[in-house]
Amino acid sequence: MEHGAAAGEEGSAEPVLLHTELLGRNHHAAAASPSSSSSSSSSSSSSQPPLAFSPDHVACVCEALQQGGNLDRLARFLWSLPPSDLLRGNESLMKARALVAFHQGIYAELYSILESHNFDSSNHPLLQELWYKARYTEAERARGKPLGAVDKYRLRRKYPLPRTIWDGEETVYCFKEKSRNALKELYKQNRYPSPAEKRNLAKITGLSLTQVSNWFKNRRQRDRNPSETQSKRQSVGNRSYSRQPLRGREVPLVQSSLVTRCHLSVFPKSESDGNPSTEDESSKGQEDLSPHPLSSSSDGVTSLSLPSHMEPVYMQQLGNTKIALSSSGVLLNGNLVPASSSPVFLNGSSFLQGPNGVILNGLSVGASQPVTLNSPKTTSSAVSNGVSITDIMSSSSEDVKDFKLLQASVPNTATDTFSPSNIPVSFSGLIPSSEVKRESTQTVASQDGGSVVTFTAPVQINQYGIVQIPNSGTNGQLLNGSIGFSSLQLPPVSVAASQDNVSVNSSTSDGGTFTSDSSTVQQGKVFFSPLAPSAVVYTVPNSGQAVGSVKQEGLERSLVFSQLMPVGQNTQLNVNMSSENISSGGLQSLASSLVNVTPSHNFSLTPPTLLNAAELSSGISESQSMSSPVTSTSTVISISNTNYATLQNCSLITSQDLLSISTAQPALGEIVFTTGDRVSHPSAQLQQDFVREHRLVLQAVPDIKENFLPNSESKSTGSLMMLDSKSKYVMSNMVDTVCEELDTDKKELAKLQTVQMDEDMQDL
DNA sequence: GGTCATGATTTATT
DNA sequence: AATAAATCATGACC
Repeated sequence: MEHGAAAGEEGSAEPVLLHTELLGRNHHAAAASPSSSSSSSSSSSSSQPPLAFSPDHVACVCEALQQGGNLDRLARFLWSLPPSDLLRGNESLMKARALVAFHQGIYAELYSILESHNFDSSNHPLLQELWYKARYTEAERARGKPLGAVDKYRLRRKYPLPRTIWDGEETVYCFKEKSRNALKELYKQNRYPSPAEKRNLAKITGLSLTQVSNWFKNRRQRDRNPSETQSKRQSVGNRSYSRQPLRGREVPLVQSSLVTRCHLSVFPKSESDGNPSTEDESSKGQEDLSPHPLSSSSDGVTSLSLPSHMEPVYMQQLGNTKIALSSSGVLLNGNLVPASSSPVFLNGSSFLQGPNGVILNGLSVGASQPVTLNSPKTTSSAVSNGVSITDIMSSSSEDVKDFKLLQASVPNTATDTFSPSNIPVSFSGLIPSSEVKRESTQTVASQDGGSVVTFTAPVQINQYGIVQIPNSGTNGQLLNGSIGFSSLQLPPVSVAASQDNVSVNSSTSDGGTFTSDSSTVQQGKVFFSPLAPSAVVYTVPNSGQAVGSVKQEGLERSLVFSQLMPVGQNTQLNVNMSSENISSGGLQSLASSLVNVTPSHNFSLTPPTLLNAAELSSGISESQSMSSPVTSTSTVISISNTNYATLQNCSLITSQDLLSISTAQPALGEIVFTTGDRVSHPSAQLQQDFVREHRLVLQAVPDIKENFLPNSESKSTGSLMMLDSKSKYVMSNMVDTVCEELDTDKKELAKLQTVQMDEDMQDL
């Protein structure tokens, strides 16, 4: 909805120049020594040219500071920003301002901000909370004593949430009106829905299966003896009050209830609140976010609407490897942070988020500088691996709002890579020389309510390969919930060939096709381009062990990747795919991810695909259903069949090395990207399509530092990943870096600078 | 199926 | 207007 506008602006926004003074004061370090990521804040030059910050960068910093709870610092940072039209409308910035205003007790300003800007739904919970808290606080101050429930209730009535931070969706006891309507609809038809129907309904409504079941139970019971219940109640007080008023559309008060009652929901797994049990059972996460569109009751079941609501959030963890995505805010790197807002985080500390949900990645190069930011907000988000994305991404239409990416790798050649501007991000480097070989054929299929995803793969990748699988765009893909991933195969031959590129397409419906294109430029790379919104890619640095376990999780909506890891020289690739079903209609999205690791060369590709590094032997495993023996050792992949998951709820996987990714909503489109040179793909077309709802792409950055490999640290100081076979670049966790860096705003800014990045890169 | 806990809302009273 | 009490509604749980 509204965000569109904002996003658009940002996309085109150009870097903002900060005042020199500020920079000099705060950011000198950055310019000074590119290479030193760590802490060379000491440098002092005050004479530096203005730094260029893109609104995205600013947004990232804001998010990071917010996340870190450094409101004072955030306030300072905001202060330092030059008034700029470019920043106007920047959601992260607006949110940051609101937070600061709240923090400082400048409520009038807070209200003004909240009322004057349409915030993305992902930020609504947080902002609503601010709104009410501010009202309560004001009242308390005025009165001099704490407010009671009734007082708060009155205030909520008196100061209904502005539409800018409320979707207008009534919520009663945590259930959205739409969900209720959907439940009622089905109830009319069938008071005793089958498990399948319940499940379907759960998907539609974003509620858990348990909730749906409870609802039906309660409903039947209450319908059964209304007299009893009601008479009892009514009789007591003969009052005839009607609650209609509030429930009606007029006042959003209800929302408040949500807030209070469901506040926990913000965090996916939170406990108490609602129903713990529920969580387990069904999907994890829907509760609060429930970004999912529901079909309106009237519509019936099927429709999904997606757009606006989705809130993508991701979390990722590497070292230990957990990744969690949550809609609301969560975090990563091992730490989960309850985020109030919906930003995303990476690595524990830094995260970037765009209003719409974009994320960036931070790469750090060398020591630990975060390297990139992508245009988060820009509408389209593309991911690429080092390739020119532009081609692909052209689609940046507004639709893309929700898409987020995380990226972590930087290519060597990257000089060009960072362009804050419109182009999302690119990673350039693919790895030329690594070889990947894998042979295994496996199939994975999962089925969920009907959707099936199958992945078949005899895959082999040969040298250097990057594999790309283009995939059908969302459009093409599935209907009915079933998705097929056709098999991917890479002919061994091609692989062998060394430099040929192979591209594989997976067509959703039918068997996949596999083609090798000579067209592709790069040497022997293989690309997979499929990916649905929720593709994940990650790499793991590793050392050498084999990994191997696969894990699956049955969660409906989540995908889990279990360990990845490779070891030694082997790289792994994992591909995940998930299909999603959406309500009856069936939407699906795929998610695929790959992972590979190579000791020395790693890549991470964004979204859709992954790549691998050089020699690897990757294993592919599949999850549910079929059993396919897997030959190779270590890869793991899990797929959940069920639908998509909401990010929010996604939970993590406990095991250390697992990653769980839940896909967010179904996406309509898929993402395709190419790597390397423009590769001609069919995908090009797709790209456009892909726009719509892709949501997630994650990339993991390996976190070596803490979790993963001890060695890694030693090897490269802080850096996490290496890209390029040459091992020039290393990526580090963004987050960590970022956060810390933030300490000094200076540093942050500096880091952000593109220039430096480039320099660093080169240096490396 | 029954019951509980909690929150929301309204009414009555101070 | 503030406070207290009564009721209602709803979701969760046993």
